[in-house]
Amino acid sequence: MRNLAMHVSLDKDEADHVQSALQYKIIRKNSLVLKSGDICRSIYFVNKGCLRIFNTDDKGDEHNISFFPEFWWAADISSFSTQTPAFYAISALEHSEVFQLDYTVFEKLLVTVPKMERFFRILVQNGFHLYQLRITSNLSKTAEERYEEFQKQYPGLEQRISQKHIASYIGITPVFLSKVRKKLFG
Amino acid sequence: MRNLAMHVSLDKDEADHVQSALQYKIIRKNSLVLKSGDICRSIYFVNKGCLRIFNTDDKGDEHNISFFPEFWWAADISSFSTQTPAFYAISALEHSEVFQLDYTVFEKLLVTVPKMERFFRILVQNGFHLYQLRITSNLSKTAEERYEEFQKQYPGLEQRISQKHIASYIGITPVFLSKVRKKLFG
DNA sequence: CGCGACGTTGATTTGCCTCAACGATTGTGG
DNA sequence: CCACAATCGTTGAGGCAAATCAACGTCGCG
Repeated sequence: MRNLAMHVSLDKDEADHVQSALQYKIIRKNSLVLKSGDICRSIYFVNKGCLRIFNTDDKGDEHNISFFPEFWWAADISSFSTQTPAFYAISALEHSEVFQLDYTVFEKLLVTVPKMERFFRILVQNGFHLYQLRITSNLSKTAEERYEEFQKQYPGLEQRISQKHIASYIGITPVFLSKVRKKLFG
Repeated sequence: MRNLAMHVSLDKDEADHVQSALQYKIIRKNSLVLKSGDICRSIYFVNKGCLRIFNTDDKGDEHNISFFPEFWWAADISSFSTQTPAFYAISALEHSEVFQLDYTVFEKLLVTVPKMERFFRILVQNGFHLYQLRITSNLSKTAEERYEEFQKQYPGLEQRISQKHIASYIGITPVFLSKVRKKLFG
């Protein structure tokens, strides 16, 4: 899900079209970008900061599904691509700056810049792939292994976001993450 | 992922086109329909029997991601839609009969029967939705709750497939599933 | 018939959670 | 800008869910 262009090489004209479709936005830390149940009307290219996508269970506990630091595209892909209510919510973990692409504008862009079809296909594919990894690692790996996967997947991110969000991502309590970390490095 | 038509109503002519694109196939019990690493070149409408999609971890243990009993479409959607190597494998849990739709034929079908675009969109959307449910239920529910979810999702299937495959699906050992079942009904 | 895979059951172990207490860090209102 | 509150990360004690190991009866299949 990295990179604005994302394996789609655009000529000057196409790049201008895309550029003018994007809206620069500031997202304050902890503010909600997408509320669960609302329709995901935009996708967001993160230029600075970090967003997260998560769901809230019956008990009120939040579970982070992925993080979107710099140069990732953030969205509830399922909701965006079908314009139906989102299962997940999206919020900012840091003060963030994004380029927003609205669905209505995106549809027109698909006509003027057909290469965007490919761009979107890859976005969906990566979303799928990400889910697959989460499912299988939750089914077959220990907390320690999942923590190391997180470090590999998001280099440097552990210095920027709170332990409790990392714990939520790997599916354990912050208390237990603290013990895992202690065991791993002193 | 149910139903051949799947929310797409076709007229006589369109239905004929689709019909002639499908290939009837017998799949023997336990035979591999798709090998992990191969490209998923077809999707399969299950007319009789039951397929499963699963992955094999480093330790050699298999983890079932979903089942495809009658009237479901089976595929590694990610691999099929991008024609890249599959992460998962697909095999038959019972003697099965399917209608096979090859990617090359599918592409042509999209031209002659544009409604198939919608069909495929829904297929992908359902795949996404399924993954989301698995992730969140693995993160926030107990084995007992996940077992009941399985029963609701696949009515009657527990009578047809082995306990170990159900256990693999809900992410526990067959031994523990046996104890959960004992507790639930005598 | 006999072998191997399967499901069950009990005993034991382990991974992770809950609860509670404590400093450290962050956020907030005056 | 400070004072206080709230949240956070750490640590220890204790508990529970699920895994592992092992033994045994059953079933399907060659």
